[in-house]
Amino acid sequence: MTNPARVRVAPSPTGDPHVGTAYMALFNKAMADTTGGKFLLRIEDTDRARYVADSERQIFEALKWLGLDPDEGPPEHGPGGPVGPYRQSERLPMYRKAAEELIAAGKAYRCYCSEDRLETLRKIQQAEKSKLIGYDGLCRSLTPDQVRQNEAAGKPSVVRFKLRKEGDIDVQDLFRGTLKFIGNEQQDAVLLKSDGYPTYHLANIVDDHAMGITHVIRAEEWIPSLPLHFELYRAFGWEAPVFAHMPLLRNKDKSKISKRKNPTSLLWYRDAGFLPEALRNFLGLMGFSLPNDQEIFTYAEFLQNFDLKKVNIGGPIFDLQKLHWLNGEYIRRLDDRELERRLVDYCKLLLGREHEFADLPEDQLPQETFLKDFEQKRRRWSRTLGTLAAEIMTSYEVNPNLLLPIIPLIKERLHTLAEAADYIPMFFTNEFAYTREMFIPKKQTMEGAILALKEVRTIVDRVDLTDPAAKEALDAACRETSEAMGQKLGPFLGPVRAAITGATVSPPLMESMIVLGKDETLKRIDNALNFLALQG
RNA sequence: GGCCCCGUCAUCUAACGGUUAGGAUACGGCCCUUUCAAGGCCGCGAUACGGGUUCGAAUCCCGUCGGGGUCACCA
Repeated sequence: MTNPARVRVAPSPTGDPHVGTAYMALFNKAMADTTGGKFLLRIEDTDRARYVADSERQIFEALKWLGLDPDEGPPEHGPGGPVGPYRQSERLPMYRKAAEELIAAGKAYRCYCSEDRLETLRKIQQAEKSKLIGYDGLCRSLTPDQVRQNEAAGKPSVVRFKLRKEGDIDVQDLFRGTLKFIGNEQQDAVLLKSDGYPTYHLANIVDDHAMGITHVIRAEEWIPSLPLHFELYRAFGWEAPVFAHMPLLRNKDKSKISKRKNPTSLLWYRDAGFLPEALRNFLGLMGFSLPNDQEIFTYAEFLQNFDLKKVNIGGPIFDLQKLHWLNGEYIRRLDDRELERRLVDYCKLLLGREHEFADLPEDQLPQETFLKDFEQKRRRWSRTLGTLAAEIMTSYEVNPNLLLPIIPLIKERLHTLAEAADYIPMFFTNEFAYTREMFIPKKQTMEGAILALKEVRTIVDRVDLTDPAAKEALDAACRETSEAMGQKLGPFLGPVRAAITGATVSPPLMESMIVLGKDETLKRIDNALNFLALQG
């Protein structure tokens, strides 16, 4: 076992909690947990323009939902910790001091170039197809006098890092070995913005050092700024942590996972009825695998086999279809009581939110077929359950066993909690929009349908549905009758299914009738018979 | 375009330099069946290409091609 690792996930509160944040949280947390270390959450809120007030709370909630709570982080949402504040906006003096230090040491300088000049510069460089695109270091050569004049004139400035221009910058990456960068191809990055806030580059180094971070496990997209970060550590005279750049989660077209092409919000997954443990498991499958082809595992099992070096760095495509399957596996593994509880909680989550799940116009729907289809369905499901939510919740409180008998009937049919919307409503209402067609499936006729309904009515009337053997009794009687009528059981039960469930697809019929009870079952059959009588 | 990273079935992945390249999802078929599922069985399907090194390469080296990331006072 290695030394205890101090690792962190450092999201920026600029929007919905991102699936990539959860991905990084999982691997960072695993690193901490397998070494007896600590997993910290740091809020990188140094961009006041993109700041979203509620985002931080949502990030916390989402991580907690996934069981990826930090060991240390802002005390408002969790345990706090000894190296706070854990919110960068509360650490401004440290960044200023660090920047001043570098300026004093001649390793950074004030830059007074206007946004306009920078933009023009960039345009010229692009027009000239210059190999080097970026700041030209103009203000490096400002004399102390010029700096004083600028300051006296109150000219806004940023602080730039004086990046080493000669020689190679070699940095180790845990997965890739030595990464070589050419010094003079790097540019003088901004450390402190004109509003006094630090950029990611400065804040990240100052904080990781101050917080004792030993391993920086972050997304691959940071590799290009690695030489800058490494040189910053050198400039401060600090030891650099171990860098491990994880692969990027990808869209189907292999581009970096994005909102337009994939659901990226963790809230989306929760709202769509995915179980947190399934999503977490799925994320663990991205770039990592357990021995013996084990694909379904607890976090504890993940830890037992975790080895950061075994991460596969080819960028994995986030395949919602496989998550869909995995979620179904998790649902089937839940015991009935637990699934019941999850469903009630899920309804609670949807309560009063039907308006959020209105149908989307074609042009706002995802392109990809599975996702498009799923998005449409899950919106419908969410509306259905949202409408039913209050009723389900109160019934559950009044009678904790109300839903329970239904669970075994639907469990193996679910891939997401939302999908329960296809099966549950029939247990709460008998106001169905019957259509003539649903009573006459293949190999069935109107006459046959009416006869089947009457026969089954007689059977149900005769059998004691509260008897433990009721299912077998119904089954036997129905088989006997259908045989006598010269019908297969399927077509024979078709009209009955329509009568009882109001649909052609439903949970198992006998069990459904038993759950509904004799009175309700007979009533529905009578309703159907009346409906068909009117059809002529 | 410059720099950097990556490259095993459509997808997630396995394979001390020696396997008929394995598993899972998806897809197709069959079985089971009370609709839909779930489950069982079978099938389809990959080492990007070209050179080396080696008795032997998916595995090591080089090149090509392909994909991706990044080039902000965003992270």
